[in-house]
Amino acid sequence: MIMPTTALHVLKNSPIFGSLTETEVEEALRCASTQSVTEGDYFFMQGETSSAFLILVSGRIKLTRLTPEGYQVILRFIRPGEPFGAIATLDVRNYPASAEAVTDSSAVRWNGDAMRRIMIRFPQIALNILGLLSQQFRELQDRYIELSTERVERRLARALLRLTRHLGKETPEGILIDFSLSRQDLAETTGTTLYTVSRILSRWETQGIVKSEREKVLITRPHGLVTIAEDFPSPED
Amino acid sequence: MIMPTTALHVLKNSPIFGSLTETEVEEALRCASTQSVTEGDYFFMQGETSSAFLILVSGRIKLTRLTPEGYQVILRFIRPGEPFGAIATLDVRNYPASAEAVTDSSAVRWNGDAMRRIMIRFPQIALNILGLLSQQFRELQDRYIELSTERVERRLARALLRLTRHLGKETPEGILIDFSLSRQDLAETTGTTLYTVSRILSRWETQGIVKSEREKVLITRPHGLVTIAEDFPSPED
DNA sequence: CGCTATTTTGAGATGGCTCAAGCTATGTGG
DNA sequence: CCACATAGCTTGAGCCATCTCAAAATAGCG
Repeated sequence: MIMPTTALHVLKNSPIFGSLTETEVEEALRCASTQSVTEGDYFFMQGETSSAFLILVSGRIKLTRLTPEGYQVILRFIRPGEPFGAIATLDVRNYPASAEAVTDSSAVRWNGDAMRRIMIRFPQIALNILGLLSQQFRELQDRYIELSTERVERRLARALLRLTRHLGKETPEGILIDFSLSRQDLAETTGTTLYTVSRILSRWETQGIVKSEREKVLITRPHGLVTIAEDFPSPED
Repeated sequence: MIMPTTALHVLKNSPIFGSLTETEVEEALRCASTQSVTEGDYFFMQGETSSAFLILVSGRIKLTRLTPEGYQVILRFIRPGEPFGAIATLDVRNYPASAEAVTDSSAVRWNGDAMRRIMIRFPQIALNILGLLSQQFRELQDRYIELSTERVERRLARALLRLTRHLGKETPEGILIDFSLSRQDLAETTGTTLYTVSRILSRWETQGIVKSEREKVLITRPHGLVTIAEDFPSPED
């Protein structure tokens, strides 16, 4: 299912292609293909050698990595407009992670050579990627430091706050993370187990901070999470 | 103490400037300054707003970050030829980390504007930075995943192996990490405490894998570390 | 309406942290 | 040149946050 109009619109507003004119984006799109994937399927799998650069047009995907010991780690969730697979294009020749569709998703796709040509034709694209990569690098550093210095509860609070900022949807009752997000998923984004996540969410639920169901988390009192994330003395103290 | 000859030589062989001709490197050096720093002092401190791009010419430095709770984390050690401070130039306007000289060190330094001009004048530089940043991004992801899935002993084994590859010096007795590296430093690179590092090193010493003294670690049997790092069945099993 | 995936909760185990104490090089001032 | 101070290191003991394992409750799905 190819939807060039949508793709054009998303790219024009993306951090990578946003600085090109509409005509230029169309030119770049001419050497791209479109890939659509249904929930649970993959855009690419960790270890594959093909090195394409993709930008998500619609849906939600998660980048995951599986360790030799069998642990899965979620590196990042991606929303429309964001690139993925860039590392494989720029550094090594195979994907260091898998890209799984969390909801039905579609993306535009350039192969490595096409992308290199685009970067030469439009040097600003390389600079945009550089800027975005720098930003993501810093965010990854933040999480790395969090992981090595903070307790699980605080890491979970921060992960949920990041998710709400990035992918949250306002509702009358609070902020909802608008796709399937299991306890296991949360465990894999915070470096803990689903049991610990479940216990913490239960506790928060009694404190009125969240309301969670099967694969859904609704944050009813975001400030409560901020308090936990930042260790400000709580109003009840 | 300015040593243009050395700087030129290091840059010509660095991953960033290695693809320029000698004349071009000289041109780039013309808008750079040199900064020398003695052991224990800093090239820049976390939070400073000045955003310079530096390449280490001689010495060893460590990039560290201090959390609001007072924990220090070592992000990376830098050797001559490697850039640092790039994130501040490319993304935000202040340094997310501090750069401390582990031995007396000197670096060449461009301010943000100069660096941006160089990237426009020599587009290959931006691409080189992009490639290096991608690589470092992937390495940081590796360590992130390690931190969230592996035990301390294995993390320490891997950290030491990385250090030997990056900064090790062959000696008759084994591979020595050739600068002051305390138990505390190792704890800060692996996300643990100096006590745990000390216990593990003691155990390894009885197993003949390492020989450690005050601020020195000598790896006498690297394969022993690999075994621990990769969980191959040990020969004694 | 039973099946299966997800979640909750309990109970017990444990890896690693914290705190405390003593030890040992290294360097320094008398 | 020695004695003392200091920074780094080791080791023990106790504790606790989190993991592991087990079992039951719940909820969507075919």
